[in-house]
Amino acid sequence: MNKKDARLIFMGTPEISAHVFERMILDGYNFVGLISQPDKPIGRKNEIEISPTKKIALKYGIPVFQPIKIRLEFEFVRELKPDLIVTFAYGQIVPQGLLDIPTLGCINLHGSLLPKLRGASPVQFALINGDKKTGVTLMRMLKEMDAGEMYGKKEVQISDEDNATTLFNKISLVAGDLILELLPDFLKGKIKGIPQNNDEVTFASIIKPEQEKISFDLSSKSIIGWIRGLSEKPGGYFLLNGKKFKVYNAKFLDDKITGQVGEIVEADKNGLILQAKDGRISLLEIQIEGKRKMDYKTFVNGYKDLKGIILK
RNA sequence: CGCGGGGUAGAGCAGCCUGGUAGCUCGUCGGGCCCAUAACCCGGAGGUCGGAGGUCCAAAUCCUCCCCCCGCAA
Repeated sequence: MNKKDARLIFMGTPEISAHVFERMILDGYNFVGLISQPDKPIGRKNEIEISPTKKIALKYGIPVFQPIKIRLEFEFVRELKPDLIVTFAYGQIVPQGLLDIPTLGCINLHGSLLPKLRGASPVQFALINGDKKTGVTLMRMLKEMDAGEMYGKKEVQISDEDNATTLFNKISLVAGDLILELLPDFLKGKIKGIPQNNDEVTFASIIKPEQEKISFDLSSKSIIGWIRGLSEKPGGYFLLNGKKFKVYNAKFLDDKITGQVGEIVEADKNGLILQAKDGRISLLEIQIEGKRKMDYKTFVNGYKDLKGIILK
């Protein structure tokens, strides 16, 4: 099948997904529909947020479908007579009944080098784990999450400066490269899937809100991993005098112990230093509940008597 | 009407409860010290205290309404 003949459906929701979607459209693929998460009221004013992929679909006149629960509501897909569904960061588990509809099945772009980091938060966990590289994998969708045979991968290097936001952007970019590279041959049946090695499987489960509070039981390296993995959204935090104290960026300073675990041991122009159980962490960009995000110097300038405070 | 914090000099904050000539730190500008400096010392500029009404002899401060920012919840 040639790319212009194939009837495709895209499934995806956030910004990173929208970029890939638009690149495929511009590359000449024929989309007969987009399925994204419903538009939800968001923020303090309950304004309706239109999903980024939906904006793209509207821009190119592609029909949009936003089932509340795809598990219960997918029969409409049959009428679209899709040959293939391409998924990237949709946000719901796709039921077997839907996987069976397209003549060529469903394929997924997953933000890790499978079989590593199967699950909902692969990008975040690459950072949390302190990995030096990660990537994106194009794979067949099965009922078992992220377990299908693989058609190709691309690696992404993780720099010390990366956080979840920047890493998502990198992954979005190579995800677009990968799908555009492989899809023509895939449609012609020229690509053979490779099964995943079950011995190498690891998981990256969804991050729950309570996990955003970072524990001092963790090593300093691990704390920094969580900070990076949760930044910019939603932001990992400690408690400072009972208030959320989000840390968006931090670096390992040294392995000295100069105070209690959780204590702010230095707070001046030279650094905002936090004691972890096995070393000290230099906090660089922070935000206290109710205030704006700011760099440590600015924060230290206005917030007096920080030194000696124990974070929880 | 979802809950809560906040809007005071370019930046971050104090002052508000208990009205009475607007303050701290950083930055900035000028000068000094120094081999030198992001360090130190001296001096200066810079604010309709988010906006509109009201109370009062007098409002950043008390009352009412509005705008904006942020955290949470959904």
